Amino acid sequence: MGPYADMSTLELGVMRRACGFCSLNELCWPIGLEPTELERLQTMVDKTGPLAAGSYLFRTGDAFTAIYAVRSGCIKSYSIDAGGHKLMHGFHVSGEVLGFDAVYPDRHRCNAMILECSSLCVIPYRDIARLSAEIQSLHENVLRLMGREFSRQHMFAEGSNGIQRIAIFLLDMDTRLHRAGTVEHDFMLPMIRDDISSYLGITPETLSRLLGKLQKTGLIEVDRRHVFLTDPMRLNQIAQGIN
Amino acid sequence: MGPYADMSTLELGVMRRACGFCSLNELCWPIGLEPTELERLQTMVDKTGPLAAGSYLFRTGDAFTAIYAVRSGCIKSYSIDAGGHKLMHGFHVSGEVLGFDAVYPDRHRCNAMILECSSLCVIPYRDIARLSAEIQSLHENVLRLMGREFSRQHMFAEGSNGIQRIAIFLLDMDTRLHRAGTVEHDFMLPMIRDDISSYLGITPETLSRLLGKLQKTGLIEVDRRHVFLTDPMRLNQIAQGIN
DNA sequence: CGGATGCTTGAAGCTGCTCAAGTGAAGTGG
DNA sequence: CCACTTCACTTGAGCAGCTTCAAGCATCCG
Repeated sequence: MGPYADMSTLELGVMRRACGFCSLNELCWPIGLEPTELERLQTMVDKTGPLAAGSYLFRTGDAFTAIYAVRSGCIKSYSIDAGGHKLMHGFHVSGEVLGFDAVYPDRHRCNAMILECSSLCVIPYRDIARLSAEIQSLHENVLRLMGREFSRQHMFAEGSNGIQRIAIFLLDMDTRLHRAGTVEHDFMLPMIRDDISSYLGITPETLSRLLGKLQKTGLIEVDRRHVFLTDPMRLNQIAQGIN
Repeated sequence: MGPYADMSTLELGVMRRACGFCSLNELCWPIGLEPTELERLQTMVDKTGPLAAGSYLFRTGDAFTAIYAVRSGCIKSYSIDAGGHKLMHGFHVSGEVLGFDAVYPDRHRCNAMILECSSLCVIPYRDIARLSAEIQSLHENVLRLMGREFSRQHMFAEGSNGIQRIAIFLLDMDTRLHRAGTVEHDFMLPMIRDDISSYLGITPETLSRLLGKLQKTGLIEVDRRHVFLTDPMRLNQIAQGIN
């Protein structure tokens, strides 16, 4: 076995490990692509270097050119409505995908702003569309990935209560950040209160008060962006509207 | 030209006219499919006869087998959360598509109940997935169609106010029912108040009061399910949160 | 150090909810 | 055909949750 064979195996291994933490792995790796197909897919994906907090990945009205997978960091997506009010669409942490918002009108309908210094994979839409036309399993995985991203939106329709929404949000961030590699029930929020409150559809004041209430009742501990879920069980009951 | 040539032309014409009012036409007709491809697509689509009000098209947990296009009638989709509360996902009128909710987990995540006696086109998912793998433009159109269906969900995140949400809802129903063939600004709601209120995230009592308020201020006229938009301009301002 | 930003806290007011009763239309059965 | 039930909707009164406006802290950063 020559050195090149080893190299190739190694590189494949690195790729798989790198993508192992990434939602997009459902797109490329575990669906049983042939090695040649995997290689073709890999050549399409650009790895974009660290992007500074405060910069924009894309803005409302930008042409739809690619979908993005977050390798590290966090990105918020939001739009400004006719009345000038900010509307948070969501947050995207390590291992998650964004950009599908532009599939229909072919233009992005929100701004994607980097919250924490982030590294991304960029998958040009044309390329992936062309390749999925050839590989049916890839086509289906694109659909599924898109479906999963959109399904997130139903989550907050459930919470009528402010405190219920907060509980849902905290538990959601916990599982997602844990999946991204942090300690369970103990995490740093990547966004400021204002972003959270507009995401939850409440005022920052109410958010502050309700977080204080959760802390006083011993369900969580909060210090600025640091959150520790003291009693995830009870928090989960609140999230489900029990009691 | 023999009789069969005439027949074929006629049938194609009928098909095109029938699909001309249908959202799915973006899927099959106007994207420039070859006649042979169009024929293949047509053989996949089952036209399902009139379904009685109160019956179910699919239920939560059902396997994902097909997507549906409404030819006439109206269907509501809703789910029941852990606490037993009903959560309306949306309404689907003539010319619209439903069923994409099941793309990701491969099972439907809501119930689809017929509100008015409805006729549907049934497009088996396996078939369309197989065909879109061959025809790239079809693949893209499936994505776009899906994106458009999901984009509807952002609409109500905007309305913070109850009356704003109602205004958005009324204007939305107006345009959609108008597209389906009714007189503009004058329509019959296909659903009961309870469905509307849970769709808007308010109580039926509040809905009743706010509809009364809109009528008193001369913006609309309501009588049970019949709605007439007296002043669509002002209604639109309210929908946008102006004033 | 001083300003800016992000967060918290307080008081008053309004929106929408809950509970409860009442109306009106449509269908049911004797 | 008419009382009776049912269902959909409306109306009222009181209350809770959330918002608004305003001020006060704390932390970060030049």
